[in-house]
Amino acid sequence: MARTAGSHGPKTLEAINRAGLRLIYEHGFEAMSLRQLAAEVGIQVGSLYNHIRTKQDLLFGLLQSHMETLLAALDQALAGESGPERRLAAFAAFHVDYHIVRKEEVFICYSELRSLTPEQYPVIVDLRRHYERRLIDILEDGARAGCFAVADAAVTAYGILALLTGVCTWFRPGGRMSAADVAALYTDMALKSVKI
Amino acid sequence: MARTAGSHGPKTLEAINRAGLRLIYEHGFEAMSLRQLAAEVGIQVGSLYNHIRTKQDLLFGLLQSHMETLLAALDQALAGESGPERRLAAFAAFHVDYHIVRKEEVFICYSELRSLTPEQYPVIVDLRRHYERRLIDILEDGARAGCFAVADAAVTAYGILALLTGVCTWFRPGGRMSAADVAALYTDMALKSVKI
Amino acid sequence: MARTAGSHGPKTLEAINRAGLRLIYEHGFEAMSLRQLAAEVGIQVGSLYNHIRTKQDLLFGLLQSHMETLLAALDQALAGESGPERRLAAFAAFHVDYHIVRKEEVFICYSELRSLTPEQYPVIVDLRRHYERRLIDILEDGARAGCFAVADAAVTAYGILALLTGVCTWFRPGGRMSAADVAALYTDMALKSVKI
Amino acid sequence: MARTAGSHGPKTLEAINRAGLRLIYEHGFEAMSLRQLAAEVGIQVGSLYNHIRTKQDLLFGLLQSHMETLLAALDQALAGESGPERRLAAFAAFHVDYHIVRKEEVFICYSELRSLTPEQYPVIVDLRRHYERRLIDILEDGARAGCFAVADAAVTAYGILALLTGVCTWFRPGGRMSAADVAALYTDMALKSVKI
DNA sequence: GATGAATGAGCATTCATTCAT
DNA sequence: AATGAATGAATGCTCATTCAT
Repeated sequence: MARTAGSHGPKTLEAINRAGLRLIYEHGFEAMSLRQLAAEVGIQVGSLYNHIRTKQDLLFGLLQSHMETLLAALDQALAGESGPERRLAAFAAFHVDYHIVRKEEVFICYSELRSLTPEQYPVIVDLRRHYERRLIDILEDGARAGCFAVADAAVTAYGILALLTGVCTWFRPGGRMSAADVAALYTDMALKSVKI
Repeated sequence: MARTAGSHGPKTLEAINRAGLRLIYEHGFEAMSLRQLAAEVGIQVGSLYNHIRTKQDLLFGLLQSHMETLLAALDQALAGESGPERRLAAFAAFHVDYHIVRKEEVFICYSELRSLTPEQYPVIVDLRRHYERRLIDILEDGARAGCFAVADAAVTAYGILALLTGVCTWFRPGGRMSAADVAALYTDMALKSVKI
Repeated sequence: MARTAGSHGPKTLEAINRAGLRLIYEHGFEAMSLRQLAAEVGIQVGSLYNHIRTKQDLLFGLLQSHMETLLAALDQALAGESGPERRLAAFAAFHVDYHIVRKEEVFICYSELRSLTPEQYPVIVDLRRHYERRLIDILEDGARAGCFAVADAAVTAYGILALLTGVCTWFRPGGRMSAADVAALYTDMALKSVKI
Repeated sequence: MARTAGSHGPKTLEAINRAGLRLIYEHGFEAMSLRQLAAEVGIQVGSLYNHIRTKQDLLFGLLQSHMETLLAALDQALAGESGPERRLAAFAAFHVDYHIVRKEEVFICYSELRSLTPEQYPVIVDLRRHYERRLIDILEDGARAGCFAVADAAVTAYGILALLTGVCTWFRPGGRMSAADVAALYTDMALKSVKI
């Protein structure tokens, strides 16, 4: 009796990715079992292997596609903005917003780096470096233009990124502040932190 | 042939804690096996159970003793300081410094919260809240005194904590900046981020 | 995209048999997977079942058709020969030659008997007995005619068969001796082994 | 509840080896499952791993210790014999006898060579070559002494070995001939096969 | 005749934990 | 306090086979 209702083809892969993301976020990659995943998707364990090559590859695919989507979204967000201050504000607002909306992806992309193989690891870290580079560039431009006080652009960027990223560990929708409020507050803090 | 070198008495527990910390930091709690741990310590797996009750308890003990040490150290660091600005600076400098020196403990205390049982979890989270509370108090004092611009003391505190904590994911001794340099830079950024 | 090159019609079955033979010879029946086989043939696993009923049947078919071909070839080789000595020599030369040329079939026919079902097993073993019978008859004729010294025709036949069959485990074309050299040497040894 | 009655320490390893040998002989290495093996021994599957490193290593250990025992036994059997004819007769009688008594070890040592890893394979094959070398030496000595007709000592040796080894595929105790009868018959055939 | 996705059983191996010695 | 052997459950993965398309 092959083929259960409602689970054919690429929809299954989508479902696997969605459920995989949630389970890794919730329990961690090591702690998530393919049995859990299969149950969530509504198929047998063995059937997973019609869609993924290994558990390891599932993780890598998730991280890679997250990083690529993130980078593309950032570039779009920065597209219209010019001037270091406006660009920094746009970066901060975008980052907070994205990290609230996609907190699962963002979280596992930080926490599961160590679960990658030696081959996969540098690929993701490199994509991350591209992302960080955008912020470092903004800070360096601002420093040259004399509008930011930046002792070390990279270290400052890591600080700002950490400040903005923290949001995905504590923010819960429906709390005291809206996502927009938080974005505004943190954008303000980020800007002030590099003020002359 | 009982008793291999280096494994007698209370020293063994110490060795277990030290090795456990390192292994959890490196591979994550779920991914670390007691077999690895025993091998690292130089005893057989079964012997671990003369020193710990369960794997779970090992984790809890590590996190709990870390949080208690951290809190005590913070109180000592803030002891002589008065005035919101000086207290905030002292907090920031202490936090960065501690998070560089004890990065393993700090890291697993963030990343392995989810591996705790429902009974253990609130104990650690509560200790953490005490730590955060110190910073929130400083910010609220500063806001009341009119020297800090703080829209929401808790959210601002989370931001500053994230900014300062980030250090333990990227700092490597021997890099471009010394620990003291980084502490100074991040203290400055933290102070400016709440400037009026 | 149905139908990849090289996989239409009855040619596919041929390709399956050829690849199956090679894979069983190389890895053993149990160790060969239908996935490997399908990949070798250039079709999907499911498609195999348009040509074979089960993996088990593939093995049986291979062994059965091998044994039938072998028997027919033997009868042809013995056709013109008369007299125990000439018939024994003809048998030995044929056996060595065939076992060099078709060593895969021969090998799996010995080694995979145990992978047959209780229904299939006696069919193949019976065909084998027919083959052995030819040699036993020659030996008994020779004994009766007083030209062979044979204590027990069956046991002697098993010995000669083993001697001649061994060739398929070590013979490599291009070695010190040609196939014809080996056939001559072993024929000679077989004849001498039953000399009065 | 650790430790079931009757299964402690090195006795368990012995039991594993004994049962492993039987199961590999019966079903082949690939087809034997560690579940079967554990059941046979009367322990849980996981407990096997207190005694063997992997399934693969079990096979290797069996083959290696068989070959070493075989070699030692051969040397002992040849110890007192001198002269090519007497030595060949001693070799043949020993070989047949050993291959009847230890047919399981002998059989799997032939049939499971292909299940060895690339590292294990040459170790066993090398031991085998040492064994074959003993026979080749005898034949070469005999040829030099003018008492054997040997066109190619190695190829002749392979033939004789095959002739003698065959016994382990068909001999059943209690049949028409005793082990001693078969040994005598095959020793005679082997000697005659190289007669001048 | 071929495909791709499914099934369910099975595999070798690892794990935390227990306990007689 | 340490060992070594046991347990039983779990893990990631593979397999022969089925079948709607």
